Amino acid sequence: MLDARQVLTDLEGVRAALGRRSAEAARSLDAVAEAAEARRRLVGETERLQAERNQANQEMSALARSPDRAAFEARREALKGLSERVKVLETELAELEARVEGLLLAVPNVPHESVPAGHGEEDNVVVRTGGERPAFDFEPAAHFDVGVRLGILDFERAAKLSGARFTVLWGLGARLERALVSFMLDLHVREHGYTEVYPPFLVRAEALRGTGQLPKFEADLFKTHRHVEPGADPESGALYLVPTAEVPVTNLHADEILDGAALPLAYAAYTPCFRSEAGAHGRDVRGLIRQHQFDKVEIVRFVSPEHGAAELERLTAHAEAVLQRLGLHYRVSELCAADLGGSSQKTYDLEVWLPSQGVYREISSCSWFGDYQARRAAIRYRPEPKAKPRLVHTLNGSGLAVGRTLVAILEQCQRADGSVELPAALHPYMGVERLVPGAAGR
RNA sequence: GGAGAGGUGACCGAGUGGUCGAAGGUGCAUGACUGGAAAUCAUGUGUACCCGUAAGGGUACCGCGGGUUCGAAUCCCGCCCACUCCGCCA
Repeated sequence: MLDARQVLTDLEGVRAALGRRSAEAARSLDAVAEAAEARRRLVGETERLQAERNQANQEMSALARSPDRAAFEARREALKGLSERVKVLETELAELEARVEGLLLAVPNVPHESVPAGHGEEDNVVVRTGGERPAFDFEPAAHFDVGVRLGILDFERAAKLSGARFTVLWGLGARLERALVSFMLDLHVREHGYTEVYPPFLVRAEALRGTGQLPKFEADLFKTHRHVEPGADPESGALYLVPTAEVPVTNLHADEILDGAALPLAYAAYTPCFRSEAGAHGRDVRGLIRQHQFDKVEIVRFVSPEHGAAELERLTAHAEAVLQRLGLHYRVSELCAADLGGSSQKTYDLEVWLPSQGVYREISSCSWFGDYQARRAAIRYRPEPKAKPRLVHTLNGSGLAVGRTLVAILEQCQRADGSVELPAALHPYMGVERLVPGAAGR
């Protein structure tokens, strides 16, 4: 969420910055500014009357103790009107404040000044590449063909159970999924200094509002409900399945004032992620790329504002290290202003090479949110004892999306005979070095 | 599912319808004491918003929302949340 006061004091500046994202985003500011200005005026008026009432009540307190009942009664009658007016203004003000908040919640973050301009995905800037692009003396197969032939991926039985966009993993495939999770967590926890967290997978709407998924992206979420007696509110107790560990982990510190000396805080969490992928009909229908349920290890950092930029580089390097240890070919691209996620002010995507398609696909998104999430979730820190609380900066990145990592391994490490040579880093977790057709699925 | 007791400041914890932003304590900060520290003593320590260049002034906030009242942390109603015991359950 943007700072309402900044919108008022620097409307043109904020509008211009948001305009780099989209014209629509820039336009969304107008209603905010109008409502915020109206609110400011009403606050002044309301507070003046409240002060008047408070002073009158002080006098009433004295009158109540004096023997002059007539004076007390008369004054009391006179004050009824004042109280009524205060109440009316307070009601109006509350409505206006809710309106400002509601409008502001829908405004995306301002792109950082260092973010390249652009109109869409095609304007993202490739920053660097990593690993070697594997060479094949045969036509590399798609991961779903590799996986089905190995007997480790089963889309048909998953569809029987749950419909499209779900997968059953068998045998060494299931073990590989688990191995990847352990490998990634171990790397971040033992070598990168992250604290491992295991959060709830179901969260309240407030948590999703804190990180920015709500109110705008409800359609992308799976929402649960509890059994309620007829007539009871069906919304009562409703919870959402987490679309990413970012939500529960970032909101761990919602409504808290952190000790400045404790920053930066760094958390790594494995969770499954659930996304309804509304609006993605027909895209990536085959294979593991786009699923309703997938595993991800997420890394999250809470930092002081002055370190935000450097922290994004650090976090990105931590995510990148996973690809490097696995020996996978990838590239890092910086998203242009138009392609940025709504809450982010600067993002690097890690994209892994998929030889069957000859393209790079997103496998991690590392974002610096500035104080956008911190303001929504009220995550602050005290720089020094006694100092005024300030909003932290939050960052997070996939480290990595496990399903897509498995895809990349099946594709980049495949051999002509249909087997897959596993990265050395996974051997201790797997107990085997290769996935062989006819043996892997059992 | 049954029964019960609660939600107050960074934290713990008192609170009679008016002088309560709220006792007391912890923690923290500054000063005194000390060779230094501990202990002790003194003083100071909430958040947000509005006006103001500033100094400063004002308003709101005792889970949330409504009601009663000239006036609500305190009374009434609804909701939300978390806790205890029993039962059930991995």
